[in-house]
Amino acid sequence: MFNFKIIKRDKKTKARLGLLKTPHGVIYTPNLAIVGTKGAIRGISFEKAKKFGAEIFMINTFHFFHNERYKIVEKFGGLHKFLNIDYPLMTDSGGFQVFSLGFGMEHGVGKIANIFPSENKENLRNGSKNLVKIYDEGVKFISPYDGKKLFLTPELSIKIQKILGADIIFSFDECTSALSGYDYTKLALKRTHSWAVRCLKAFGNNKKQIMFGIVQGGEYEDLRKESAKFINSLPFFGFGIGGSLGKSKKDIIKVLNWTLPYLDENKPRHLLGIGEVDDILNSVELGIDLFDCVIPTRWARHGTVFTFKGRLNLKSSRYLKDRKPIDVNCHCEVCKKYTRAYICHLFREKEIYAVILMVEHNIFWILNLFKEIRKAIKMNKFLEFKRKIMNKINK
RNA sequence: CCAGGGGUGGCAGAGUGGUCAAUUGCACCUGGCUGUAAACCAGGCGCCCUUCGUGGCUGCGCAGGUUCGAAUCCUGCCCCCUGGA
Repeated sequence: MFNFKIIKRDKKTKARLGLLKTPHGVIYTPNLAIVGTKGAIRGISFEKAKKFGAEIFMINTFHFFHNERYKIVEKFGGLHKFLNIDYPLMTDSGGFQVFSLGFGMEHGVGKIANIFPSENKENLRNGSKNLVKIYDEGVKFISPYDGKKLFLTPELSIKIQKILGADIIFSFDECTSALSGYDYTKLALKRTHSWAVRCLKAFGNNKKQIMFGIVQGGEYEDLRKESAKFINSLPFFGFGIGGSLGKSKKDIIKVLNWTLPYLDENKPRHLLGIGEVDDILNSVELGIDLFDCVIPTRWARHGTVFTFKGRLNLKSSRYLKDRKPIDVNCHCEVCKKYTRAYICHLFREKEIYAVILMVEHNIFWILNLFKEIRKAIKMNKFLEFKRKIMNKINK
């Protein structure tokens, strides 16, 4: 029912073209899972995203756990039936919320900390709160939605993910913060490893789903290598590379260089949560097959769109007179039909349609990027393609 | 005409002798966002200064006045709202 095959390897880089078969369809890699955390993509239908080339979608266990909504989903027979779609799905384990509601919130940082002594910290979300307590047994959460006390364990995450019934599920991990030091990251890594073993045990002999084990280790070379070796030694179908990816974009590359050589190259590698254009290109070059990212939809909601000349902040009033489409080189319906001026106007007037148009464009645009990445690998021209795009988007 | 209420920065609306260049919201400007606490968050928002400061100037309807000091008190004027003849 499940199969992953590498169809083509780029001659000059480690980029590869793959084919991942699932009971709900085929995914050509490299590819991007479109994020629909709570069972919907914010601003666009699954069908439309599928039409644009999306081949797999990512939904989150935590968001169906905190309100016990997974019990409703169970009555419907799983997410595919509940959402009434028959596309390949993946579920995150809830491990990211260990970070985002925990140290992420406390430290006021994201997956890539972006903190340097020289940079101001004004733009960081205010920290200090921490709704998470982590134990070897599992994680205590205070729900950010209603304050309810929750306890999520590896076994419960897998149990819920089985009920949700996505094709691909992830092991329950602890995503660490770039501001946690070496000793803590090491401790967390040990815990994530033992959770990985427990997840596999809870997963059992499951023929309907496959599980990806998550590599952690923060920005530390020895921990990343140790983690890659350990997760690779377990019978996971594929890998997720997660956690803090350091303090800058360059650190992502470092982490991947430490990690990927220790992972079975015949298994799929999913880089969790990454999705800015340059990061995608750098990661594909090093052998990443799958991504998922909230950026296409979140940026759209916040007024930012992708273009081949870099991101465009369409909320600025300077676009009110701009008759060009969002991206003159984009072939999406939004770019064929609407001007920046119109979309800018709608956004500034808080018309929801502005977000819908921007989401449509961003999803189309990023999926198109992946199509072109695949094409480039096929033609052994990935490096040229990457350089071309990088030159354009870097101002 | 009489009685009462009121005129504050683009708008709404606090403040009623010093801590006020003036709370707050909206609007506006600039950033940020990477396994979705996020249609969100942070900062800025009178003018001037190649010195960005316990800096200078102007400022709460208009004109005067009291006071060491006025958006705040007094006098006159203008305008708006409500009720009455």
